[in-house]
Order: sequence, then C-alpha cells, then structure tokens
Amino acid sequence: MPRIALDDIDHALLALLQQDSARTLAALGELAGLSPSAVQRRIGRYRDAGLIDRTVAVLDPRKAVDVLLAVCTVTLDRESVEAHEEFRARVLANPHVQQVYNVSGDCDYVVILATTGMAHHREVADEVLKSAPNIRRYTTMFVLDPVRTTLTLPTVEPR
Amino acid sequence: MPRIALDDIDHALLALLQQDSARTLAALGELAGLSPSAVQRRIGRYRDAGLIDRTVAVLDPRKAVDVLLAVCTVTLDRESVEAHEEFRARVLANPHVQQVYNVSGDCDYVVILATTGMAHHREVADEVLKSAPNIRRYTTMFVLDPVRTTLTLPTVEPR
DNA sequence: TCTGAAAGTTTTCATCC
DNA sequence: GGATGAAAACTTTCAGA
Repeated sequence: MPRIALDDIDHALLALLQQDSARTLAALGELAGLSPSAVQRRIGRYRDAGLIDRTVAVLDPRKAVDVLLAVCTVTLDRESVEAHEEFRARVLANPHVQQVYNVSGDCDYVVILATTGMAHHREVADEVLKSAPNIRRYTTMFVLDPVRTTLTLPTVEPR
Repeated sequence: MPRIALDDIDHALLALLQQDSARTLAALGELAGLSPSAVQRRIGRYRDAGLIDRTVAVLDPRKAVDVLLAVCTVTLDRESVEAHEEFRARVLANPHVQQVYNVSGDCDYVVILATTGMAHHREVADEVLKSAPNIRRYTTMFVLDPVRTTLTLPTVEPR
C-alpha cells in the first residue's frame, strides 16, 4: 500500500468529502471539474490506500440528549513500553473513549470521554483512569460547550 | 424542532451509522431487525431533528502525508462575554482549527489544530493564539500518535 | 494511464397498504 | 411498520486521448 500522490483535484475532492460525503459522484464531479466516473475512481483509490478510513454519520453533541464530554490529560507512571501498551489497550477497549492522543509536553496522553451523564462518566473514568495501573496522575476538564467538533485534516496544499 | 424520543432500535441504528454510514438501508434493516423503508423513515427523523448533523469521510491521520496535530489549552484574559465571543469567532474562522471545546477546570478552552507541518502550525497558532487579543496564556502539546480519533457519541441506553 | 460515456445493476425515494 | 414501483445513483465496461 504505497503512498498516494495527490494533485489539485485530489485535494479539492478530499476537502469536499470531509465536509459532506453524502454528495453524489455527479455533484462532486461538478465541483471538482471531473466526470462522475473519474471521481469514483479517485475515491476508490483513497479507500484502497487507507487514506479514507471510513464514512460516518456525525451526531450533534448539543442535540443528543444527556451527552457529557470530558477532556482528560493523563501522565503515566513510567515511560516503559509495557505501560504505554497496557494503557492503550485499556482505553481502546472502551467505546466511550472517543479520542486518544499520545502527546509530547505536560502529559503523556489526552483523552476525550463521551458519556451519558455524570454517573456514567464516573463509571468510565474510574475504569479507564482512576482504578487503572500505570497512571501517575490525570486531570479532568468537563466540556461546557463543544464549539466545534470535526475530524477534518488538511491535505498538503499544492504549490 | 422538538426533542426526539429514541427506542432500542434507534440506539442500535445510531450506533451503526456512527460506525459506518455507507451501509445500505437493507443492510441496516437486517442488523436492526427492520424493513428498509422503516430504516429510511427513522434516519429521516434523525436528520430532521438535527441529531445527525452531517455525513463525512474520515481520513486516517497516520496515512495523510505531513499532518501535524496539536492539542492546545487556552486561558482567556477575562471572563467577559465579549472576550469569549471574539475568541470563538476567530477560531471558527480558521479551517485548521479542527476542534474547540469550552471547558471548566484548568483552562477555558481546549483546541485541536490540524496543520501540514511545523511551519504551517506556527502560522496558524500565531494567528489564532499567539498574536491574538484576550488570551492570557496557552499551552501546546504536539501529537506523537493519534491512537483513536472518532466523534462517536453514546445515545442514552434504554433501561 | 487517465478520461469520459453508456449499459446494467443496485439503492433510494415516494406512495400505498 | 411493511411493500411496491419509479427515479436516481452506483458499478462495470469499453473506446479514445
């Protein structure tokens, strides 16, 4: 699965697909200046290369009832490979762990938890963070307002 | 646009759609135990209620070339409504601001920036955070590994 | 190798029960 | 909620640049 070379049209298509993937091949072709079949071929290429990981419905966290989001920072006990692996396996096993980033800086991981309320949050946080091994400390910031929630990535701008 | 009552099948459908929205109505019906037309009606209801905000393609940040993610915490100068509004307008105007959360706790906002490299990051961070008004301080944690990146929300579990 | 077009298939949509 | 027919979209194939 080699790296895929992207031209200007690819960047346009990927931007469009990240905004709204429900458009038809014809509509995408119109916007990108390409025929529907050409658009389909390119999208197939993105999928085959793993560049497009999946297509999903995004819920509005303000509309979903009883959603509680929390941003947690996590510092591990020690920088051993085993501690990292154990931590990753544990958070990845929990479907309410929405996002996990291994970071450099003040902490080792930033984790976003998505639960259905404070009771649920305590349950998940306890299992994943509080009563878990290898964790030196963690902080919790509850989300008051999810101002923007996207996963949009830039594709390299052509020069 | 009233709040929508969800039953067990709705929760199953919403979970499925958040995992993979490319499935056909027939496939969804099979999994949820419903006819294709009933599935279509329910999905239409989610859209009308704004519960499903949009459908998007998700890129793999590890496969996308030259993607640099950073998690920033931001503390505003003062807790005035104007300062918050000014900050929100500025970050929302920038497409490389991937996520923004207003939080309670150690800081006021958690921001995730998605750029095409360090030069680009500096440019965006400078515009949005460094040379911006109303910001008392901010921290930057660069992402070494995006272990999990989803926007999956739980829908309330039926009792 | 990539594009565009046409034929054949599947899915979706709207209306009915 | 389920079923049917019409419309639309997608997939495949093929020929040209």
